[in-house]
Amino acid sequence: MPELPEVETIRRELAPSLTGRKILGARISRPDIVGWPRSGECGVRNAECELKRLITGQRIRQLERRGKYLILRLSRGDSPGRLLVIHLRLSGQLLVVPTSTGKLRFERIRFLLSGRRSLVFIEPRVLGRVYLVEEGNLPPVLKGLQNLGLEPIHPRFNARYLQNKVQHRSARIKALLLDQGIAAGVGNIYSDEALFRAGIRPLRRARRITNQEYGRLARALRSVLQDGIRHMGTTMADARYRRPDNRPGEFQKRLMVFDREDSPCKVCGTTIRSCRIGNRKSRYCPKCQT
DNA sequence: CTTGTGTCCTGTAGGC
DNA sequence: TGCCTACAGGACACAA
Repeated sequence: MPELPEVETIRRELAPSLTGRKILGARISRPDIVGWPRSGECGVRNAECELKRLITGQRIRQLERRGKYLILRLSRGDSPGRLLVIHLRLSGQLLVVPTSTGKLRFERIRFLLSGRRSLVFIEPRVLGRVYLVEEGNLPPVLKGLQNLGLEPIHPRFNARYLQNKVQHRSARIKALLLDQGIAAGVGNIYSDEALFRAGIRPLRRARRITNQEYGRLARALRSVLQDGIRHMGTTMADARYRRPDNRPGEFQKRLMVFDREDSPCKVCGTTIRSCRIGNRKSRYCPKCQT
């Protein structure tokens, strides 16, 4: 669920309540959520205990984000800093609650913090992960983080960058936009929205897209992600994305195509259609997009 | 290297 | 009401 605008909103709203706090311990209800350390894979017998041991006493210095990864920079005294890397995948949610709060529905991990607050990782589908790693020594399970492409909100993300990455390729443009090594942080919602803004159908082959269209697409990706951040992310009716204080985002009101199949296009009134690319649904306006 | 497909895991919505 | 199936914002392994 959470794409770049959602994770960035979470980062911004989490920062004031987490920065400077000390981690006093962790409660792990679902060990599958721990992506690193893994039992048996790093000379550790019990990864769960190892995570608790390594994290306890660390202080949260800074919150960062790369693509859809949220990164908590930790330190303990003058020992080398560790990173707590969190990926929310489809249904993950991070909430800050008073430590006295009882166990929440779908609560998988709780980090107990100083100041009687806790950071709770809610994850109904158990696909999300947390990783405790050393900076500059990322485990193989985090190669996705290592291989991220430029973010569309980065100053150097432009038509030339995008064309270099995909223009020679025969795959559908939509599938390539979901590739994190090409455009970090873009997911199903914002790729559909960007293609609408650029007037390009999701099924178009990357090599058939013109220079002018790549210009529009690069700008559309940038603007749609910036707008998503400005409106604090997209909370669909049945969806789980929530900000850390449990409030919803507001970008859903502005969606032009995502989750709007069979509804009229807000620009021309044509019925929004959907198609399938790989295993994922894509929506587009057959008149506004060519 | 590229592309398309299946899988992970669980909850929920909708059909019958 | 109850059972069953299809589907869900992501990422990765794998086969061709």
